[in-house]
Amino acid sequence: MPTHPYHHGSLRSALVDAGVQLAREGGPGAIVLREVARRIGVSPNAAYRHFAALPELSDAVAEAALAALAASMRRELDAIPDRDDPLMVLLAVGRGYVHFALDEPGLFAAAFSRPKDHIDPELYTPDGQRSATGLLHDALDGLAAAGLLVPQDRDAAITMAWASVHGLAMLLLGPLGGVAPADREPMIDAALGLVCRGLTSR
Amino acid sequence: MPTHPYHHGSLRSALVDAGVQLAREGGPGAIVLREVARRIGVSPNAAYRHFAALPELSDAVAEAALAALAASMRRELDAIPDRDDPLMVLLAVGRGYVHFALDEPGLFAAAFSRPKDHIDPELYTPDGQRSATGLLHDALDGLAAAGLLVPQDRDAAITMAWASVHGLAMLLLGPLGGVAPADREPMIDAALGLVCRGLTSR
DNA sequence: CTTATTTGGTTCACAGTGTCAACATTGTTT
DNA sequence: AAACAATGTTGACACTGTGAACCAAATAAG
Repeated sequence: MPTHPYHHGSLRSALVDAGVQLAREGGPGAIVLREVARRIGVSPNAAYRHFAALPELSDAVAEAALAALAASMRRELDAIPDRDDPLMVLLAVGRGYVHFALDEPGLFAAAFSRPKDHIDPELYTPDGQRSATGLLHDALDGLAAAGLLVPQDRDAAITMAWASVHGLAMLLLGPLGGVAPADREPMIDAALGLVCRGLTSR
Repeated sequence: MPTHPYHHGSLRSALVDAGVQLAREGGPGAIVLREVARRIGVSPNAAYRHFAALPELSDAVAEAALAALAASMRRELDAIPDRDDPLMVLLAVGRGYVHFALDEPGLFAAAFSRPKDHIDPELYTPDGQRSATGLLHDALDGLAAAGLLVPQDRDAAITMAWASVHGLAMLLLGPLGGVAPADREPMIDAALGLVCRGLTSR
């Protein structure tokens, strides 16, 4: 009897899983087709029955990474005491974003490594959960509903909040990667605090 | 007589120049050693007399890209009417940053593609000019000098301003890449306006 | 002015990659 | 049972980064 059947059964998801694992270990550049196949114990070209080429696998990995990012944000949301305080919610969303980037730098990089040409980002992950973008929208709508954000600033605020948090994550992983982990948390809170102040002032 | 002498004379800078060109055309991933050598008309391994390996060349290209970024910011600074208005200066610095990213996406990506472990980023480019970081510091110091920013917020403000602008650039090149160019300029101004408001409020 | 030595460029070779074409095996439909 | 489609495999090719050995030219030592 063969160790495993000729047909894997769910090769596609196995490929994505292995790709995710590689991305975790070494970023988007580490996701290499032959290694993925090797880890699953399948021939190099088997992947071509499920993905037209490597970039397509990378896209799938990026999608999974984005879902993981959203999960991290949701986790941070669940940890705050008062879910009705819109400022706390916004801060939690931001922390979840940055923390995911710091905890899973490879996945985070993979999530944004592929050029995507959708005009507007998805509000839901493929599994039906609220996406990172969706959670951010919700947080800012909460702010607006509480009268802390003038509605006409909503769109600019979304862009700005996203940009701030995304940039902060990038900087902490890149040029600011040298700051001691102990100094990081206060830095994150201070930066996010400034964002909130900016969004909610007049 | 040979078409070109055995010794190139300034191969190192030629390699970097070719690398920069490749990065402009296809981002950091497009800078490939053999192609660089091919374009200069030199053997593939010639580069190894000037760089220990490919990543080292990439670092040199990134350095050049950062200098180009600073130049773009300086250019935008030169275009504003009143250089003594600290808010205008800050906005110009931000616009220079984002505009460079949009005009030279490949170079911009290359500039930040290499993991650098300096604790604090350089304030000057190798050619003695003020670097992007330096220009940002100057802008925020001007804000503080004008009493528009409380000094104790300076460090967080630097982080925040940099993160916002960097994130905005990344988003416009990535998930928000689909917005029409006509809508982009107002978007940039609105976002940067929010940052300024946030930094200068309270 | 020779002669040694260092610097810079070349050639050959190798392992590893993405991808294509042709083939083999299995599950599904008729 | 036979045709068919879906899925995995094999072999091959062009391309990459990099090491080792070699060679040409500039420079230093005698």
